[in-house]
Parts: sequence; C-alpha cells; structure tokens
Amino acid sequence: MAGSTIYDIAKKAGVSIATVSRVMNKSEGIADKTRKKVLKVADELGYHPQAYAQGLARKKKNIIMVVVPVLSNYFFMEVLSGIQDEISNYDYDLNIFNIQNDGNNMFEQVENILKRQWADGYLFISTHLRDHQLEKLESYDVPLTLVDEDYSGIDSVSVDNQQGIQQAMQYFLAQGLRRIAMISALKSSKPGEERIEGYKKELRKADIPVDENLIVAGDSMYRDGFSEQNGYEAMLKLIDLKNPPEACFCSSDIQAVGAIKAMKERGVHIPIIGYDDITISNYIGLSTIRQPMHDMGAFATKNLVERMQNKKEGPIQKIYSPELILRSSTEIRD
Amino acid sequence: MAGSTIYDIAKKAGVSIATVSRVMNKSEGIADKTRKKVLKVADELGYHPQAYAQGLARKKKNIIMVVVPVLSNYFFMEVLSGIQDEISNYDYDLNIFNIQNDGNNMFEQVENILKRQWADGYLFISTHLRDHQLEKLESYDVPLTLVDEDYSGIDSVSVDNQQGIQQAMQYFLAQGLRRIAMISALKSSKPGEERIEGYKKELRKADIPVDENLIVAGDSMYRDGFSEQNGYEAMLKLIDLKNPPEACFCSSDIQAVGAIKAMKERGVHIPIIGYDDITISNYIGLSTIRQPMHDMGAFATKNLVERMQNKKEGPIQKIYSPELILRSSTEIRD
DNA sequence: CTGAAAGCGCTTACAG
DNA sequence: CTGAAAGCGCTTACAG
Repeated sequence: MAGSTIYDIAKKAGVSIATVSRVMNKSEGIADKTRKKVLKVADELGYHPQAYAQGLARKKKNIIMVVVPVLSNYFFMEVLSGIQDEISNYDYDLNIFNIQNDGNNMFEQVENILKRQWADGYLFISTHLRDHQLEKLESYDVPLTLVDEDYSGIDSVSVDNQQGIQQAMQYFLAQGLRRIAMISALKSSKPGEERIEGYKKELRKADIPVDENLIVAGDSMYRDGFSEQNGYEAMLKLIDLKNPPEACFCSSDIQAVGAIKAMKERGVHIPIIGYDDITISNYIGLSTIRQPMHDMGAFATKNLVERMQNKKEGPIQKIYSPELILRSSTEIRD
Repeated sequence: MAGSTIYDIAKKAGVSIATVSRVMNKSEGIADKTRKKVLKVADELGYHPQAYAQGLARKKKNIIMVVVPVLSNYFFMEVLSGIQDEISNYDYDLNIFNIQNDGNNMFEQVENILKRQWADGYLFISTHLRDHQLEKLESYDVPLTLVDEDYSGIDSVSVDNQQGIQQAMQYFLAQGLRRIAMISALKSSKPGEERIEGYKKELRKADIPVDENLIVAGDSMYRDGFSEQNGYEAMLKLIDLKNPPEACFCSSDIQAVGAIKAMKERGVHIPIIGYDDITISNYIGLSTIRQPMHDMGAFATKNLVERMQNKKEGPIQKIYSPELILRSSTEIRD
C-alpha cells in the first residue's frame, strides 16, 4: 500500500502518466471524467506523489528549512512559534534541520545543507557563524534569512544586544547599585563575547572598575550553558565570593531561574535581571530584557518568503530594540 | 556556485559521472589519483550530491523524521532532546515536520507525509490519533514509532497516565484532602479525556462524589491549553468558586506555573501537583508527576533505528511508569 | 483534452 | 579500476 507510483495509477486508470501527473497537480483542462477516474484510482491505491521525485523534477520543493544547533532551548522555541504562526499563511511546509553543535565542523554541516539543496529557502537560527563564514554563505546566492545574528550581506533579523545590556546596567546604576555581577553562558561564543563586552563597556562609562570575579558562568555547559543548572551554579559562586555582588545581570531567563533558586536556598536576595522574556518569566516575576522572539520568527519567515518570490532589493537588516521589563525580581526587599 | 552537478565535476575532472559518484560515496577500488582529482574539483566547485536526486536514486534517504503537531511545547522539547542525544550515535539526519493542528484534516496530513516518503523512518510525537486512524497507519508498513501514545499494532513508547493520576490523587487523599480540583487542558483531546476519566475514577474509589465544577480549564486554548495562561485562568475560576477546592491536580507543569501565580495574586495557597516534571519545575519547587521525557525520546529513536534495520519482531510497546515527585508546592503552609 | 518523450541529478549492476 | 546505460518517480514543453 505504501508503494504505488504514478505508473500504477496510470495503468489502472487507463491513462498516461502525464495525465495522472496533471490531475494530481490540479492542472487546468482535464476532462471531468478522466479527472474523477484518476482520483478514484489514486485514492484506492493510496497514491500521493513522492516528495523526492517531485522535488527533483520540479526543481522546487515547497519547503522552508529551519537550521538550528540547539533545538531544545527556550529562545528557539519562542522564535519557532512565530515561524509556525506565520508560515501557516503560505503554501510551504516547514522542515527543521538540527545540526550538531560541536564547534569545528558545524560550518561544514551548514554548507552541506545548502549544497544538498534541501529546501527553497532557509532560516538560520542562532547559528552564530563568524564573518568569514557568513561571507561564504552569501556567495551561495540562495534565499536565506538569519535570525539572532546579523551580517550586512544577508537578510537578517536580530536584537540590539548592546542596547539590552545597557538598559539593564543603567537601571541598576540608577538605583545606586555599583557592584553588579554578570552571569554569562558559554564565553567563547560570539554572543557570549559580545555580552561580556557590553557589560564591561557600561561599567567603564560609569567609571566603575571591572572586577573579573564578578563575571561568572556555571560549570555545566549543556546547551552552551543556557540552562537552569548553569545559572544555579553561577549564583552559588557569586554568593560565595568574599565580596559578593549587590545585583546581577543574567545572560538568559532560564539561567536566572536557577540563580533565583540558589539565592532562596542561601537565604540571600539581590536584584536580578534576566534576558529574553520567555513566557514563564512573567509568571514567576522575573525582570528581564525582552526580545520579541515570536515577532522575530514571524518577520523572518515573511521576509524569506518575499525573498523567494522576487530577488530585487538588497539585503534587509531588521534590528529590534529590546525592552526592559521590570517585575518583582528587581524589587529591593528587607 | 550553488548549482554544480555531478556532470560538471565529471567533465572538469575528465572522468565519467559514475566515477564521481563512487568517489563521493567513498566506494572501494578507485585509483588514488582519480580520487584526489575528483575531490579537488568537487571542492573547487563546491559540489555535494543533491539530497533529492540521491534519495530518489537510492530509495533511501538517511533521514528520520519527527512528526509533531505542536512544536513549541515543553513536553515536546524535552522528548526532542532525548531524540537528539540518541540520534547522534547513528548516521541519520533528523528532520522535524510540523503538522497543522486543526483537527479534522490532521490525519490527512499525517498520511500524506508517509505517502510522500519523506524519510526512512518516523517518530510521531503526541499526535493523539484515534484507533481507526492508527489501524490505517499500521497498514503502511513503514518504520514508525509512536511517542506519548500507544496502540497495539505499532511500536510505541508512552507513560501510564492512569497510574500518574492515581499517584497524585492518592497522595492528596492520604493527606485527608477531599475536595480536589483538576485543571485540565483541551478536554476533547484523547489524553484530555483519559486524564479526566482517571481523576473521576480515583474519586469514586474513595467514595467521593464527583463535582463537575472542580474540573476546569482556562479559556485560552493556545497550544491546546497547555500554557501558563490557561492554568492561570483556571485557578482563578477555582478560587472564585463558592466552595473552593482544598487541593489541585494539574494536567501539566506549565499550567501549574500559571496556577501558582493566580494563587499568589489572590493570597491563597492550596497544595498543587503538576504533570510532566519539566526541568524548570525542580527550580520553582513544583511537585509533579514525572514523565521520563528525555528517556522516552531516546528509547523511541533507538527502537526506530533497530526497526529500520530488521523487521523481524512484532510491535514493541514500552510503557514507562510515572513517578510522583514531591517538592514545596505540596507543603501545607500556615 | 491527452500522450510520447526528454529531462531532473543521482546510483548501480554489468562489462570490460 | 572505470565507463555506458538503465533506472529511480516525477514534470512539462511539444505535438496532435
């Protein structure tokens, strides 16, 4: 039952395979009688054109492929929901390709996906490639939109991270807090570097010397450190400092969740601001820097579809501004 | 650059396409010199075999496809991380296909995926099909493993939901609590029905009359009701009852998060137990019924790969037992 | 309105 | 060790 082809249908319906093909593709100008006959046979034999044969013959797959290193992280999930919502407006199927995030050959995997021509267009989420790699991607000349990353030669949608950090830091500084810690994740990643840089920059602007001891990450590097456990470990380290911080800025909400648990266990409380504004943050009272993740996914999808339809204009760089959301985690208690 | 084919390589390297194909496929018995020449040209032209052409010619795609209705939910995310971890042991690529969850034509979408022969094997997560539909799927005779669903004719991995509900209810009952509410999600779904049934059954066993007012869901049905917002709304309804409950069992942890916020806002606190044990639950002190989501994903993947390799044994039904995890949300306060 | 035929870009016996 | 040729299952001008 799983294996009937266009030939089986043609034979059983007494027509040519061209006719079967036309019927399945809803082409104009088929005699009603023929159409019905073919449809009936197709239904009986459970026939549906094979994706691979069709893709090859058509040179068009009707597929948008999302490429992502870490499937199971919250940021991705929310971006994805935006993609899902938007794509339902078009006649494209969604395919997600999960690349192994083991550093060195990651770019090779990415290139192979493009070379193998899996889809008509691609959405790269948080791949965090280096500039020379992005330059190479540009030369493939294939519809591609970057999310959570930006590069002048390729369509991209991202958030101004510096601005986000600035908002968090300035909020703390305005409260008179000076000893501000930063919980980072994987420091060697591109966004990791950028965020630490932004943190230091704000301190310098306020004439506060940078204390490297206040920049910590947990030891558990699952999901590049974007996990509750990592934040939990990081906060314990901070609390155990001889000179602990008065406030904390955290690279992600999910780490902040862990950090808050650590504080509760130790009976301390310092104001903390996360990063992302995942849905749950609103429910647990976590102050955070909001990234419009859902919108980013939707915008990227819309942009990609337009790009697939006409390739006239040059690359589009959409940069969202983040927003500081204050909730109970930044209230000063006691 | 994106578009070179095996013909281009063959021509430039001065060999036949058969030879190029053999080199790309690392076949034995190619002169070292030829191999190097071909590889060099392939690299220069950025060549990699097209997935669709290769899949058609080989009748094997090296793809495992995950089919899922709601991508962005926590249960799925955790199952997925198990799938990811396990699949990295094999030479299969992972593809996720997101079907639109609009009820009636959902099964049609599922059938089409199979008919179109996207992959070598499939993992269906939480598709919650009806028995007559599963029966039909069985007839496709294609490697397929169900997750979060079970059916005698098809490989499946699931959790004994009745048992989970029983554990939660018996815990409450043992504490002397009798007025126990249930926050459900989409009631018309298969698991929705089952869980409500289980809840009622436990009450009956304890000779407690079922009060339909105590079975509530929020009004927001995004993600089938498995959202913080839904739980929040549901708990408000419960609190506003003339005769509010003394304890609450909740269909998912994520709803419990919302329910807890509702309680905080209204200054009430009743013991609450969630369902799933998503990672975050441990960090916010939520008591819950643990489903081994990561293991389920890993087991299903392993099972599917074995099924693809030899089709000897009959269908395997793996049923995990859930586990009651007690944390602070069930502590009796004041 | 329908069919014969070429083509999409690969793989793989079959010869040599 | 390598090539010519058939085949995978479709689509789509081109004729009629």
